[in-house]
Amino acid sequence: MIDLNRAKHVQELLARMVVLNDIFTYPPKFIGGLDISYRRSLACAVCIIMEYPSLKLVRKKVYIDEVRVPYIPTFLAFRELPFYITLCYEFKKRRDIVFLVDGHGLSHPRMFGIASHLGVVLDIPTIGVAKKKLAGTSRIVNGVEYITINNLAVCMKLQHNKLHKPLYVSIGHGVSLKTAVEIVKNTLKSGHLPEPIRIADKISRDIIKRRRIT
DNA sequence: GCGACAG
DNA sequence: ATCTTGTCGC
Repeated sequence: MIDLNRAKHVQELLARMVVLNDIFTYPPKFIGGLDISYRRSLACAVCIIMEYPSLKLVRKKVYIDEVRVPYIPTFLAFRELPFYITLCYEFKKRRDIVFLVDGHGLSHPRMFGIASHLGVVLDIPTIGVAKKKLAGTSRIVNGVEYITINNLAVCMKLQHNKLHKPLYVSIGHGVSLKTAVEIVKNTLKSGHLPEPIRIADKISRDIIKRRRIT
């Protein structure tokens, strides 16, 4: 079991290294998507890379391993980050790929959700894409709902279709909220999730489903 | 003390 | 997130 006080300290320390503006030139050449599916104690993580904005699939990476850490709200990164780092280490310091991470970025109690954590550790641009709110104050400006923390707009609630549930797009690392929303909007097709994450999710659950039970 | 709580 | 069947609706 992890030491939550130490984990908190790690988050608070690394949160100071988050960059709130674009560290790349828009538009990026590629857009990445990360997601994980589970079965018992086994986890299957998938990284998808697509051209932007054509969304043509150019890479697909899979990593399967035993999960070692339980899920504890606000500490998701300590459970899933090892998988994402394994998949994305080869992209360390690259500025032509922006990664969409399944979870929050700065819209986190200590302003350091998994998207920010991955971005800071590998020094790559990241955006948080979550299905539920986690932290912050809702403020509606011109009919748009923002999530603010310490009076800073860190997240925007996106209502794609009336049919689908809303998405919470947040700053991860090295991407402004404005650019993050622009990118996510350009990756939304018919589905609920942005294409890179939707495909990563589809592949990971398909793999974990047909995996032989040990 | 109470409620909230990504995946 | 996962477990878990059929079923109602765009």
